[in-house]
Amino acid sequence: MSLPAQDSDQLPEWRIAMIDLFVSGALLVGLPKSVGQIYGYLYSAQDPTPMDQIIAELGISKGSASQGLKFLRQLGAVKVQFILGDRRDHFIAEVKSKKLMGGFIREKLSPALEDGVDRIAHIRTLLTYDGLIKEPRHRDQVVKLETWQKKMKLALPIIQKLFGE
Amino acid sequence: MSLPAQDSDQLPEWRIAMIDLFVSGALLVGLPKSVGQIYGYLYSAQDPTPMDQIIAELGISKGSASQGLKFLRQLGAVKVQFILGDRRDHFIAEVKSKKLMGGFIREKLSPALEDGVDRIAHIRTLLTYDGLIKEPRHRDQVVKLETWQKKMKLALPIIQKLFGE
DNA sequence: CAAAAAGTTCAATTTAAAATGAACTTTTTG
DNA sequence: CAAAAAGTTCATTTTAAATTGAACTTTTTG
Repeated sequence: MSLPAQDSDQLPEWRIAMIDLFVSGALLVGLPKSVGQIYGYLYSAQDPTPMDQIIAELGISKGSASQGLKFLRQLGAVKVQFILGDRRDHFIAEVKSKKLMGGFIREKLSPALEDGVDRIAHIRTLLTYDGLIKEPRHRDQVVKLETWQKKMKLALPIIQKLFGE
Repeated sequence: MSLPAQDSDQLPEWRIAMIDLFVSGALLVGLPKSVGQIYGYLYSAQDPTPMDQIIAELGISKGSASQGLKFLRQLGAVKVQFILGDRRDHFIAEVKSKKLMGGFIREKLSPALEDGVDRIAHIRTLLTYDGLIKEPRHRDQVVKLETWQKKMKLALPIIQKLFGE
């Protein structure tokens, strides 16, 4: 004899479709599937949700859930909501495109660009004698890299703005 | 007794550094390492280069080289140059940022966006009865997805323009 | 303050994607 | 037109990245 099982029905089709959409998006920008699943789950959720429920409904491991939520919090794509009388953290999706894009730029794109700056500087030193690059062809190659970089640096805040409120 | 080996010295350090830079870039945007290597090799090359030389100097397989070059041509990031008296194709890197960004948008981003359009349309049908979504919460969720989509669609040509001549 | 619950970490495993290379097709040329 | 060279394809192997889950730390509460 058992009490009725907690309402852990399957997710409805529309939620599965939404989650799949976010999984595709995550994979497109180089994020793990589990991150897309978790965000999609929370985006489509009615209420703030604790980790154990996310684990149960998505069928992922504790480890993936913990790491995925950690990453999403860093990004600012997920927030913790305090629920009175429950000591578990409850998570909700941040849906403002400004915040999402901002987080992605800050955590992923900007660091990659910075790394690029350093690498190009290093290439420059490898080609430099007496303070300048002698070979015109090499000078052109490096300058073109730097031009790319500048365009990227310029583009980020503009993209940012495009997604602002 | 042997003739002096063809000039297949190691690549100079600066070329290796440039190739590595493009490998990082490729991986960042979800392209295979080999594609970054090939493009970086051609970007840093003095002359149009046939596939067998790329294979020899990068130490990659025929298969990777063939597929990588095919992809880069589709993108418009690599062009074939006819060399008189040599039946092999010779490849050169296209370096105009407009063309590169354009190719990437056309081959990668736009198709992903189109796929997203279809998926959201499908989610809409899943939530629709009598021609409309009854639940306000669901309506909001779908509308927000569509807003994202529109911003993306708007953003692509703007990004494109940022990288134009 | 002991036991349970919540959450994190990380070595080991699994999985998905990329790379390989042998077989194949196409093109060239003597 | 036969043989060689160039290039493609794709089944198998390798590799890198994500996921798992057991052990651990931290927090809560009776």
